[in-house]
Parts: sequence; C-alpha cells; structure tokens
Amino acid sequence: MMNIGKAAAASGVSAKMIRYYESIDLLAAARRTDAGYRAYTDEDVHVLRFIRRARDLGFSLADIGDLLALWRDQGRASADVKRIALTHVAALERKIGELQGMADTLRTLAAHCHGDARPDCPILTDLDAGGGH
Amino acid sequence: MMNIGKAAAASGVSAKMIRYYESIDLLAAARRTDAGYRAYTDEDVHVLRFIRRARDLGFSLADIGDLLALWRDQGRASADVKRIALTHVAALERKIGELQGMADTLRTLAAHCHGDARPDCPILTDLDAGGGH
DNA sequence: GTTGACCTTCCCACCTTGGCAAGGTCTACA
DNA sequence: TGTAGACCTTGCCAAGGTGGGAAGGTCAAC
Repeated sequence: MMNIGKAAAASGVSAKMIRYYESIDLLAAARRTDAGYRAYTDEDVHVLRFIRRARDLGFSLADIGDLLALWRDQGRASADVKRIALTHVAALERKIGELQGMADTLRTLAAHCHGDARPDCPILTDLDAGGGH
Repeated sequence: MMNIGKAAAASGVSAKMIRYYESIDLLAAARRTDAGYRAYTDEDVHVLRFIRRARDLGFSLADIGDLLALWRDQGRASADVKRIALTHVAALERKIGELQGMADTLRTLAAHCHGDARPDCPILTDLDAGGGH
C-alpha cells in the first residue's frame, strides 16, 4: 500500500489526474487510511499504467473506460477491442489529413512570401481573399 | 449595415462566435442600433472572413490577433507574417508526427489481433505491459 | 516539538464552440 | 391593432483534460 504520490510516480499519472479519474468514475474510489489518505496497491498502479499508455496512444478517457472494461473481462471478444482501436485509428487518420492540408497550404503560401521588410505577403492576401477556398 | 445573423451567414462565422470574438477583444465592439442590436458593415464581414479562413488553417485566436494587426498595418514587414506562419507549420508538423506515431503503433497492434470471439488480443497486452515503451 | 514533505478538498484557468433560457424587437400578415 | 414568428440581447452551463494554487490536516524524521 502506498500514498497517491508514490502511485503517481510509479505509474506516470499525476496525483491530480488520479483524483480526477476517480471523480469521473474511470477508477473505483481508492481505499483510505484512517487519516483519509488514499491507499494504492501494486495492482492499482498496474491499472494506472494501462490508462497512461492508452492516453499516450491518444485514446479518450471514454474509450479508455471501454478498454478497461474489456481488459477486466476475461470472456471478452478480441473483436470488440479491435473495433475500438480501428475506430480510433480512423479518427487519427482523419485528423492527420486535416492538419496536413493546413500545413501544405501554409507551406506553399510561405514559400512565396519574401519574408523581408516589404509589406506584401501572399499569406495575408490569401487569408484576405479566401484563396481558392 | 446588417444584423449579426446576416453577418454570420455572409462570413461563415456563427453569431455566437462573433459575440465571443468581441468579448475577448479580438474584434472591436460592434456599432449598435437604437434597440441595441449589433450592426455590421461589409468591411466587418471582410474581417470575419479573414478570421474564419485563418481558423480553417488552424491558427489559434491569439495568432489571429497578431495576424489581424499585421493585416491592418500597411507598413508591416512580410517577415513577421512569415514567421508566424512557419511557427504554426512547425507546430502542425509536430502534432502530425505525434498522431502518426500513435496510428502506426495501433495499426500494428490491430493487425496482430484476431478480431474474433477469442479473448486474447495484443492490443490489450501492449497496454497492459507498456509495449516496448 | 518543530520542520518540511506529504496529503485532503475546492475553486480557477486554459481554449473554442454549442446549447438553452428568459426576455426584448422587428416584420409581415390578418 | 393585434399577434405570430423570426430575430436579437445577455447570461449561464457543458465539453475535454490538465495544471495551479489556497487553506488546512498528517506524518516522519530529527
């Protein structure tokens, strides 16, 4: 059993976030010491690391709730896990496409901008006029 | 002169957002009719469209404030505009890289998941163990 | 017994957008 | 003239996820 600070250091999830996850019922309420301190086991840290890793992969906390349920369910179907993952991959790809479109447009505009003391700049002209949009 | 609804429709910025931009001083306070309705000119709509386009390119409202100031400054240096744009491009590229890393990892994991009724799934195993992370 | 590191709860901020409620105004039509 | 319906006003709440800080209790070590 350890305090929240130890659990945070061991899991890579900040104490602040551990309390938050508890408050939104992503985590069950932690056991408490007589003084009211939260007390965590190694198993709890294991769960926190799972969450941390899933966050690193960009899953929303809602998705993580679903993944945790599947993780704990020994009778789960791997199809359910795969579906969540692939849905997330699709969302990531959509987002990547969006950002790439923005970056491409801006790179092109910037390439045609002198970038000196003169005021004329195709970037502003494009924003002004709506550039082919 | 037109009401906020017309200005919104003409610019592609919702009435809600026009009021918000005014509240955070991104826009000067609009003129008002005797009844207190905001009144916009074609020039105002022009500015709103500029903002809309910049948002579509992923600029933050803070960046847009800077871009608007440069836009209005006839004596601006195009270097200042270019710097803002390229800084933003770098941020976009960083974000794209992050998302691509996530997507690549997940695609790999998903490719090795049966995706059927069986419970074993490398996605969960990876989240569990921290997969080479 | 005191100091300093830890814990507790609670509120605030970020950023941008949407939604809803309660009320005032304007337009068009009966 | 009245009234319906579309518009406007302000204000509050929500999201997602994280960090910061205040005010106070607890614990360990010296």
